[in-house]
Amino acid sequence: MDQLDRKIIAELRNNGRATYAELGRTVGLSASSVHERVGKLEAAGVITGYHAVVDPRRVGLGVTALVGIQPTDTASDDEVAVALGELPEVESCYAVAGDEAFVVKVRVETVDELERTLGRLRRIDGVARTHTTVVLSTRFEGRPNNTGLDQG
Amino acid sequence: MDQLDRKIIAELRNNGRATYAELGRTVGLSASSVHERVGKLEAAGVITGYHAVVDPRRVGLGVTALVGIQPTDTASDDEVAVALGELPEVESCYAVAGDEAFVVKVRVETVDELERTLGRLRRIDGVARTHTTVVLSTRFEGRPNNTGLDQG
DNA sequence: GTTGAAATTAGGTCGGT
DNA sequence: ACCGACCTAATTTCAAC
Repeated sequence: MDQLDRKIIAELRNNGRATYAELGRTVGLSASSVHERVGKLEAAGVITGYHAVVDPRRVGLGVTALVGIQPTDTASDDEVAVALGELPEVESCYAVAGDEAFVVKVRVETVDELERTLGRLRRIDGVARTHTTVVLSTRFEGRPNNTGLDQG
Repeated sequence: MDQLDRKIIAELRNNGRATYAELGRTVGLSASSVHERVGKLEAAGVITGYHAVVDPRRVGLGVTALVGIQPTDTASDDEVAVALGELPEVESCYAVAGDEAFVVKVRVETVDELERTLGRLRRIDGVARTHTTVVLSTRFEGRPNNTGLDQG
């Protein structure tokens, strides 16, 4: 991982569909060198994937909530995490320090659906309580700004 | 936005570098038709971008925290949000219901840097208190699973 | 690791349906 | 809206350095 790799990664974080030729022009390498470097970064697990980002509201997912999950005394964190992963409305899942075992990000169409989703969360074995924070607006999300990649 | 568009979007969320020919094969259209549809989805703001996803730990960002931001009585939410956006270590920012005005996701290299970042957050005009939840592990994140796109 | 050349494939435009 | 045909440009492989 040298500076050229970092530049390539930064560029691909900004534009995941940049061509190798384009990347080569911005970093000062041939397309085939970039191709080889990107392949190695993917193989090494540095680049884990490429994804189109969609405006959630325009695909009918206007309601976002952050839900803290308090576990029961006997809960297995791993089993709870797997169960959380089985709900498609749970987009992200973080195991956290504090009295909650997890914080999950939930995206649904309506508050009605949020209510149903919270019911499903509470019915998971090992879940004692949930604490829900409704998102009113997403100011920004997933910015590619502090990777240590941009500044050099 | 018909079912074909939804299929294309679902595919691009899974693989942001899928070629138009590949997309055409999976949805049953020609590459040129897919090209036209994707162009319209981008122009309509449904698809907002394409990004490579990087394993944060492999680029020296091993510490993640969720930070609730309590505002002062006189705070302007918009100004606080702008100030939060100026810190590169703040990756996402949500305005939320409840006694906190915002929840932000912070990513830094070390807990030392987390401490410094929290100091910077508290020094923002309009920020009264912060409440930090340290992420112990990310079980999954940003899954493209509940877009209403996948189930057809 | 890097390159340039060669073969293959994709992108992008457009006329026709 | 979709397709096929077309030309341009990119990907991908590879021998050579």
